[in-house]
Amino acid sequence: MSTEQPDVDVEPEEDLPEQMRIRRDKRERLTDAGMDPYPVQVPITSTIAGVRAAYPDLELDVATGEKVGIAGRVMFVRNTGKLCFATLRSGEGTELQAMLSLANVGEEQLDSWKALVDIGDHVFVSGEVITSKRGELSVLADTWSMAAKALRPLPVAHKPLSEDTRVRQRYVDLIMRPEARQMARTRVATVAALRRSLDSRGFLEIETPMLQTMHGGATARPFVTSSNAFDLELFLRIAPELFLKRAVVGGIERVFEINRNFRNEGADSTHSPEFAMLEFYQAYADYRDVAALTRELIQEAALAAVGTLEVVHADGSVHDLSGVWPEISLYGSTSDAVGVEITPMTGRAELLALCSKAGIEVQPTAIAGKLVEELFEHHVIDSFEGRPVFVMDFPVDTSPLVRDHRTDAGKVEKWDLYVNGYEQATGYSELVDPIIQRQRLVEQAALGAGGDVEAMRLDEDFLRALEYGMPPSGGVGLGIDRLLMTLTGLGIRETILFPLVKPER
RNA sequence: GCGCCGCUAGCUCAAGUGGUAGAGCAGCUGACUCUUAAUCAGCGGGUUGUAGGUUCAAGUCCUACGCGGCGCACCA
Repeated sequence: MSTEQPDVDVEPEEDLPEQMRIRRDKRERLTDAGMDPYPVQVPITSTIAGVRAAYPDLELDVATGEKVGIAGRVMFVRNTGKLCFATLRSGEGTELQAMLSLANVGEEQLDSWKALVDIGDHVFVSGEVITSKRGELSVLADTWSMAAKALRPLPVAHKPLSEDTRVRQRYVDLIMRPEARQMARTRVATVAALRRSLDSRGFLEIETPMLQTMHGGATARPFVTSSNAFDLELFLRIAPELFLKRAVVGGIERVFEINRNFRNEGADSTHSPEFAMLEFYQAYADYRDVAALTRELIQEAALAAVGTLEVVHADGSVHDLSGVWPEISLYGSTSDAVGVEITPMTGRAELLALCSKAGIEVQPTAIAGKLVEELFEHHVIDSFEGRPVFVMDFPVDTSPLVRDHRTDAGKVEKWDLYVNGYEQATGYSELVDPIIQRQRLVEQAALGAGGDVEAMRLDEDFLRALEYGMPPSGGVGLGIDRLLMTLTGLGIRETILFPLVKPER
């Protein structure tokens, strides 16, 4: 963590903006005066929140007699001649006023405070808890010291940071925007609720490989890397599915994982190259069972994280997550919207004509199932308003890991859950027949050999596992970032604390 | 990957048709013992994203590149 680039200028002082030069100079002056700008410790006795909690409603101009030592970041200063005020804030956002009066701290300390403390510095203040004449809860300092000098000025508190700065310098965003701090906590609350819900239903959380010798479990383009020690090409996983199923074969019949997937594809307001996903598998359940469980998980997470099932976004849109969610048929809803009966038997030529008529651009090589999904996305999705919708029963040729529908030929037992206009989760009755699974993966491998970079590969070890017998199971993949988007109304890059961004310069 | 728009002080933004680059906050100096987007007086701060080009003159026009946003394509 400290290999200097050879061409890095170690002493860039001359080129620095004025405000950074001044702050560096103050750091020197602190050192020269024997005041450590970065002490290893400051003797705090309370947190800012602790002081506030201890004195929730004092009258104006009260002295409590209690002495405390507190530390916080200076967010705002009002220096008058002999009495200085500063607003200190702790990391979670609680604020407390510090007051330094000539009478209490003496001329030397008051002068050094005025000369050396900037907005953004972490300072320590020791003194009595009082309220000011205006009633502001304050610590009237006997002494102060620097806890950590800030060398860069904070942005203007009253103007919104540019989106670019917020994402690239999330640390500044977290300092400046309560919403950014809240997002970090909402995310934790959501993930914790999902874990709690699954744990209470007997699911076991496991961790499966991020580095895989063979990518599978989804149709997506992987990131490629390599192991020096093994002289081996490796892939960052695009999904944990094939390993979680191995676990089910091994007897972990209720299993889940919450972790990152990596897909080497485009990024926009609903896609991030690395994204968090919950996958869970339940033996002796089918796709309807796991659909019901998915709804419960989302409802429980919403209540835990945002306290309501009627989520209102900043744009005023209302997303009602309560109750039982409607189901529609993929083929049925698409047929209705297009005005032509579409079934798994509908030919490619007719589907291509329907796409073309609707102005949908499709790959000339697209298979029939893909075309049906295109028609569905083009004609039906926009009609979902504010309610989550389960879209039931997908084409077999786009779903190589899903069991054939028990009654409808050409379909598989798969649903997609649409919330807020995007795919929030998908669930299957899992394909557990090793012979059929092998045929499907051989077809995928053929697509891959034909140049389809998203096709799955033939994972012999996965097939070997299935050959030992996997119980009938339902499985679900649920996007964590997208759930956060639903719960907060924000874009995916706001739900991820440190999303991938291109380097500056 | 393609198209459109943007990039100006530490931050957020201004600067008809090309003519000496400005404001608010922040900063510096001074005043002020109850302020809380403090107030008052004064003062600094810019390679206008980068590199070229046109022009007497470029923040402004042209070209390329970088980064971002939006739309399209791909995907969840």
